[in-house]
Parts: sequence; structure tokens; C-alpha cells
Amino acid sequence: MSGRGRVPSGQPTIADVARHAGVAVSTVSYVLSGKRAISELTRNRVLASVRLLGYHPNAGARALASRRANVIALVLPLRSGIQVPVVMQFATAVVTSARGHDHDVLLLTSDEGPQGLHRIAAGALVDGVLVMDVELHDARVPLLRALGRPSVLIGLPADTDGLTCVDLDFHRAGQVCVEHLAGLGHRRVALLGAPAAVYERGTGFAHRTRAGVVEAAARHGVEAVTLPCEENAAEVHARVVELFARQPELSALVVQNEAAVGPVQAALAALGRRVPDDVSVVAVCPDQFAEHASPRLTSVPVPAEEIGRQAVSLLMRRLRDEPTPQVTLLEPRLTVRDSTAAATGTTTPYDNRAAAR
Amino acid sequence: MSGRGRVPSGQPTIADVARHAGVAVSTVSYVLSGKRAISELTRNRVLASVRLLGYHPNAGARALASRRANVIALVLPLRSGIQVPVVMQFATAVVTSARGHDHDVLLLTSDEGPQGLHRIAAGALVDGVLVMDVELHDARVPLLRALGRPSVLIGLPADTDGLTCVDLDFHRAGQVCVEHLAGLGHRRVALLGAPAAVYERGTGFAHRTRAGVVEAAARHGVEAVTLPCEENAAEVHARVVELFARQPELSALVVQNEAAVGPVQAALAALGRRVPDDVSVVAVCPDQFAEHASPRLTSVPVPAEEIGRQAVSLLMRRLRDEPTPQVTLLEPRLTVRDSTAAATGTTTPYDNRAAAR
DNA sequence: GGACGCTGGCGAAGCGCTTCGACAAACCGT
DNA sequence: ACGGTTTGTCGAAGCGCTTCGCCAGCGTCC
Repeated sequence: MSGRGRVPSGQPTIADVARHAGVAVSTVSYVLSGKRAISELTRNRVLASVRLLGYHPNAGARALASRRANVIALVLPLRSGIQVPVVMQFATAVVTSARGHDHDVLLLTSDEGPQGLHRIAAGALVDGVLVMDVELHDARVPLLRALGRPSVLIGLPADTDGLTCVDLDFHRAGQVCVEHLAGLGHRRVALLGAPAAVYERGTGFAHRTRAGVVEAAARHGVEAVTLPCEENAAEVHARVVELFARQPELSALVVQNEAAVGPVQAALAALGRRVPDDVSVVAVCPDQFAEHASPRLTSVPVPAEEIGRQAVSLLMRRLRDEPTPQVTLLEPRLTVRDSTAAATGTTTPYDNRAAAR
Repeated sequence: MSGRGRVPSGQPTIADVARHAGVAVSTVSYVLSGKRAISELTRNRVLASVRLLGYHPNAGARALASRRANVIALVLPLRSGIQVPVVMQFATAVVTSARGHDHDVLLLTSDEGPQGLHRIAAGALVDGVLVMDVELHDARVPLLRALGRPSVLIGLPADTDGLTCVDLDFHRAGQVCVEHLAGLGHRRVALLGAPAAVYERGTGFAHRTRAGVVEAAARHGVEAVTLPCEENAAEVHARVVELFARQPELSALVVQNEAAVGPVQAALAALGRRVPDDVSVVAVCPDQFAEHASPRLTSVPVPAEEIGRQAVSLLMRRLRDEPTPQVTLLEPRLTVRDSTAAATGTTTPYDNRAAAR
């Protein structure tokens, strides 16, 4: 009969809706997009038809015609030294808030490297890109600059020129931890940081935290040692032992490595040092985790959800060609729980909770 | 000049390539898809132009014309009681192996619910769907059946008719744990399972593991207690205490809840029970985790990577309309490490490693 | 009351690609 | 030498949508 023609897809098209509602195809389009005024009457007729037929616009056609896919790419890291639960929380927040902006999320892993980014962006599969776990000198940064598609980075590369970046202010986070401990009278503290590989790779957050700790320590007359720290129990134990060997008077620990927190507690217990009576511990880790440890940990959470939301909202702004700040740093907040107390032989009015013990 | 016409996108199109190579557009398409024979000569000319111009096919146009988006959806759970690292591993495996099949992955979270699935599928944004964390009576199952798009489920719903499902054989996993312990002479074992919410929700794997444990226990004349278990330290502690109160002679524990493993070890230590001398522990958790604990844990890993690969490969088969088995169960394997030993007062030749202690 | 501006709607031109049918040219057997 | 294949290429028709330009009506303003 109809000569050529492939099988129809089964899904109703905009033409079906138009026919059913007795209007032109373009009218349906305008009703759905709201880009032109349509009378109440017509709009209702169209919307009724849409519902009745169960119409869903074809994403490919829409992308082709409008040059917007309504999809953003999320590049997640999957290598060692990443904090899996944080990444997950982050991904979740991104998906949820992208949906809130009527966008979907395409998942990429960093091991496809710059290649993958290029493929995706050039093919117009996505409108913009969100990149996590950015290193100080990240190979993807020049690519992102050249890509011609909006992007937002989670983390700070060395040179943020022409980029849009969001992150927790880890420098400030390091300071906050030390300030809290200093306020409690601690004079010798140590930072158990991320695994060595993370520092070597030049991942911003690890360096920035360390810098914050060192700087605040200097300012408050506190002696600070910083050590990288692997994630397995034996290694952690060795580190802790080493720490106390080098500095027997150590009275406080800042632990940045979520996976190390449990082992650190175990190691301290094994050394006969009680938390918080002998040693105070501040962790940089998700709140939930801090709540579930025992004793409950004084902590600075990485606000993955908020970073995710911010990142998406910045990206959306860039998709609309609105200006965005180059760097957005979120203020860390420290929650005092049961793992920090005044240094032995010291009482300060600084922290009521701790002083009351 | 040109009257209408919007700004060109900047990216070269297939027409540019055709012009540059001096062939027809369709020829370029056939070179790229390989769907028709093209002479060596022409092919090389075309490919050279493609590289030279940096051509990348426009995903939307391709999807529209071919009715295939080359994208699959991955629906991840994000609620309580999930094992975050496992989910992450899984997602990674899916993305990687989807890329191997020239597909990208769209990330959905289950909290958009059936709605989201419908939107995605009806809009032809994706060709197929991968659903994780399927419950016994999952609301999404009927939808998937009706969707008209291929799907693969991770996990087993009660009725697998017309579906394609992959999972670890958790029933067998439960058995394997008990068999190992029984072989070591243990006669009273307990299963510390997933959080209660997971059982209530009717998540298959938790029930299946429990069933496997119970069945194998019965068959080997072992007394088995099973308890759900939350993930925070205090709760775990209480459970462990409760367990030994009810059954002082308990000599082995199967822990299915990765997050509970650390706290379980702590609790046992607090009760003065040594692992593995007084109590053997088998965990169902990622290998990496088991390696890093101390003592290193005898474990049955959830082979997230392999499940992911399998799932993708099954989905690809379904996309090509090839038949697939309804249920694919992966055989669990137990790795003996240092947390299990022969029951006190018993020596069996069953496990050399343990017997040697 | 005619020029004018609005509103609301229509038609058609693509967006960049795949795929179908057509068709020369080369190749085959007889 | 001739019909019949096979091989390689081309042209054109969409895929389903957005968007631009246009126009018919209708109220407004001197």
C-alpha cells in the first residue's frame, strides 16, 4: 500500500496528538514548551489528548530539533582512595536535582578518560558535563576548556581560569578541626590523611586539608604532624603506633580517611588510649558514619548532597548562558559529638560539652 | 543571505564528511555502520575525512533515524540497607561493559519510581533497562513486563515469568557458609543478616541467604539462629550480646551485613571472645573488605563486577532479540582466610588451613 | 473607519542521520 | 556475445520534533 515506510514505533507521536486534538503540530509543541501563548481552551484540549494517548515526546527527535538533549554527563572516579559512600551520596544528589531541572544524567567513569568526554560532548549526547574528583593538574581540564560545552568541576584544579568549580572548603575544614582541638587545650595534634596515592596524584582536597591543618596549628601554637594513611587495618595500626612513638604527648587526631576511622579506634584501644579521655578524635566523614561509631565522632562532614545540588544548579545556569562564579567553596561545619574532650590537665570554657566531662 | 537557517552547530556533520570525501552521505553512513559492502578505496577516503574533520555522529539524529539510542538505563537503589560499595562496584562494571558494547548508561535512582522508568522508556531515551535491588514483589516488575523494552533485573522477584534476571545464588551462598563451618566442626552458628527493613521490604537476597543457611544447617545437624542486624555499632553490639545470651555455646557467626563486620569484631573483642579461636566468622562482603580486616576474613564475596557484566551482556542479547534464560544464578565461592578455625575441642581434616592452627 | 498592533494558531523548513530502492559497472557462465 | 548476478554507490524519503515566518481575526486609537 504505502510503498516504503517502516513499521510505526507504537508510541504516539506529536502528530497523533495534534490530530486527536484537532490542532496543528506546532500548536501542540507550543503548548508543551510554553514558548508561545496558547489560549486556555486549546491548551486544555491538547493536554487532554496528551494524557489520553499517553504521549511522551521522543527524546532523540527533541534533541535533534532543539539542539538540547536535556541530559548532563556525570563523570565519577572509580579508583583507589576514593570515599565510596560520599561518591554515591553525591551521585544521588546529582541525579535527583538534575531531575528537578528536567534533565537526566549519563554516567561516565573516569577510566574512559578524556576520550569519553570528547565522544559524549561532540556527539551532542549531553548538554553539559559534571566532573568529580578533579586533580590539581588534571588532564581533563584543558579538554573541558576546549570542549565548547558547559562544565562544572567538583574539586579545584590549580588553575581555575574560565572554569566553574564547586567544593567543600577543605582548607577551612582543616582549620576548623584544629581550632576546635586547640580550643580544648590540645597542643599536639596529628592529621591522619588520605592514602599516599591520593597526595601523589595531586588531588586537591587532601592537600588543602593538610594545608589548613598546618596553618591553623601554626596560628594557634599547636604542634602538628601530618601523615598519609592507607585504608587497611594493619597499615592504620602501624601508622598510629608510629605516631605515638614519634610524639608520645600526642593528644588529638584528625582523621580524614573515612575508611580508617574504625581501625584508628581499634588501634587506640589496643594501645590503651581511651577516646576521648586520653586522645581526642575528629573525623572528616559523613555524618551518618560519625553517628554510628562509638563513641560518636566529632566530625566535619563532606556535604555531598549540597555540593551535588550546587554543582547541578551551576551547570544549569551555564546551560542558560548565565554567568557563574569560577569557584564556589562551601563552608565546613563541625559537629561536636563524643570523641573530643579537653586535653588532660586542661580545662577551658571553650566548649561546654567537653568541659562538662 | 540564506533567509532562514539557524546558526550551524560547529560540529561537522555527515554531510561535511561526504563532501570532503567526495561521496554520498549514505556512503559515509554505510562505511561507519558496516551495513553494506564498501570498497576498500572509498572506505579509506571516508575514514580519512572522518578523522581529519573530527567527525562524531550526532547521537540524537542517529537515535531518531535508527530508533536505537545506544543508551541503557541503570536504576540504582539509594535507600537504607544497601551495601554502598557493592552498588558502586556494580555500577562501574555496568558502565564499563556497556561501553564495550558501544552503549552509554543513563543513571536513574529508584526514588523516581515506576514513573521515571516509564518516562525514559516511552521517550525512547534508552533502548533497555537494568534494574538493581529488585524486591520479591516489586512494583516495577509489572511495568517492566508492559514496557515494550528489554530489561534485565538484578535480583529475583517472586515471579520471573517473561523476565530476565541475574543474581548471585544467595541461597547457595548461605549453604556454603554453613557447610564450611560445619566442616570445621561447628555445631551452633548464627546468621547476622541485613537490617530488618531489608527483610520487611521483601528483598530477595536477604531471604534467600537465610533460607540457605537454615537449610544447610538442618542438613548438617547444625543449630542455626538468624537475626536481622542494623548497621550501627551500638545496635550490632546489642545483637551480639543478645546472641550469646541466648546461646552461650555459639561458636560461629555468618555476617551478611558488610557494614556490621567491623562492629561485630569489636563486640566480640569486648566480650572477650577471640576470632577465630573462640568464634569463627564468615562474612558476605567484598573481597577487598575481607582482606583489609584483621584478622582477614573468610568470606563469600558478592561478585558485583561479574553480575554487572552478565547483566549487560544479557541485555545486549535482548536488544538483538535473541532468547535469554529467565534466571541466571552465579555460583558463590568461599575464600578461606584467617577468621575461621576448627571448633574448640574438635579437629577435622576438612580444612587444612584451619586444622593447622 | 482605516491604519495599527495583538493574539492565537498554522504550515513548512529543517535538525543530522539511517535505510530503502535504484542503478551503473563489473563479473559470471555458457 | 548475451542475459543474469553481484558489487559499490547514490538519491531521497523519512524519523519526530522545534521554530520561524506568516496570517486571520479582533480590539484600539486618532
